[in-house]
Amino acid sequence: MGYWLVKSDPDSYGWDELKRDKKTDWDGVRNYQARNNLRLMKNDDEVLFYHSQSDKAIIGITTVTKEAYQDPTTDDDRWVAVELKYKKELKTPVTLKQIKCEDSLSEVALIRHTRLSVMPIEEDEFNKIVALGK
DNA sequence: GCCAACGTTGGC
DNA sequence: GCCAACGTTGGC
Repeated sequence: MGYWLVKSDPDSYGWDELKRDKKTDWDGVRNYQARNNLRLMKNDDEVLFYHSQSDKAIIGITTVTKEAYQDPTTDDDRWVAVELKYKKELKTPVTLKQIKCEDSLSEVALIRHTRLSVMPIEEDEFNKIVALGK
């Protein structure tokens, strides 16, 4: 089982839309490193959903329901999408500030690679964040 | 709104 | 293949 974190700007597609849609194509990624991570996602992997910009908080959990396929928003075969399904909303969002304050979370890519939009996350980091969200 | 970080493009 | 210029992302 893999664990991931994806970022979203709530102004373009946020958690509320995902809740409404139940599942969505995670497409439009145009960064090689992020794309490589998308390709490594497996069905049933758990994916934390982070809001950048105004919120700056991890707001919920999704699961992978379809592994990497051609990004439907382009004909360019370099880019892929995955399908993510709404799983669970955190009771309280875990803010970037909280994450920065946690010693055990000081290595997460969210902090170390600010601009990466799809990143792997360690199992114990994942569990820690979910615990903070209770 | 500003700016740092960093990815991409294009000239050489 | 290097590097300057430029564009974008995202935190503050």
